[in-house]
Amino acid sequence: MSVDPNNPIPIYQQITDYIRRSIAAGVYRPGEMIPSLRVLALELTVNPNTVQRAFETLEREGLIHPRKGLGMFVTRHGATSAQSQSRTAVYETFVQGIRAGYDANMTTRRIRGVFEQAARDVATEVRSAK
Amino acid sequence: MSVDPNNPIPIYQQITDYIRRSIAAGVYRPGEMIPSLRVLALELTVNPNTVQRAFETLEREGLIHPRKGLGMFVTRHGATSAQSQSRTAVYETFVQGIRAGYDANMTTRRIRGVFEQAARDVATEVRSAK
DNA sequence: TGCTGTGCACTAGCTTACTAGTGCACTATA
DNA sequence: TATAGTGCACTAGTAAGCTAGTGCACAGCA
Repeated sequence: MSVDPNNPIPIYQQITDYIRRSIAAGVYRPGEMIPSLRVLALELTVNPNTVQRAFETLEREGLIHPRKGLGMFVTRHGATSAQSQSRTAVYETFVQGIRAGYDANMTTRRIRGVFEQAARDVATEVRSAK
Repeated sequence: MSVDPNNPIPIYQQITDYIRRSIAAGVYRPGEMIPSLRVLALELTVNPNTVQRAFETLEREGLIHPRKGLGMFVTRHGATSAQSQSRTAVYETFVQGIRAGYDANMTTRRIRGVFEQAARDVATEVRSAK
């Protein structure tokens, strides 16, 4: 993974999203330890505190929990929680897009068409990235 | 219209979006003048400069153009431009959501399902608002 | 020709968010 | 028992973004 300082999305959130996705995708499994503060900070050339902030939100979300002196571990239900959270995030994004469409006086049919095109485009993009 | 100061989206952008949507929806037609800086500022209880900033972006987008001493007028192709811009905005939002889905290891089928549900939810929400 | 309404430019203050620096308490392990 | 690796708490600086204040030049109209 890498972090883009120029991205308007703050670094700590980029890290949060990345770890959450990794847990959802099964890269880090329940009971496993995720990379430590300093390891991540060193790898991303970022202050440990920035990583810490990402950990806080993930802990608040119930995806990871700390074991004193050891590290952060993926929660028992971390994977399923992460998946359902990812799902709601996707859902919210779609709702936002659809609302914007209606606000701009687009028809349901037209909005659907835009989604289909986006789906095709991203699908080919993902396929070619493999 | 009203403006929400607590909304994380900055006020000037809320105003920008509102006017853009209004032009796309045909509330303000090509050749017509849109409400002036001070009128909008007074109505929204906001500093004229904040409205001014909204005007700048709309002018940069080619939706409105100024006539000295008179006001801001909707461009000849303002309506169609606004519509196509709204369309790209919706498209980009969808792309973002779909990408997030793939990143979280969701299948294409599942992503589609989430969209369908969002579409249904927003549709009923819009219908009941009428 | 004065008055009113228009956009525009300049400055300034403020708040908020983000990142960095640093030290401390805890655990496992040799 | 010493050492190295963990998360965590506190402070502080910095940067950027947003909003407000104010005055100026221009156009129409009575």
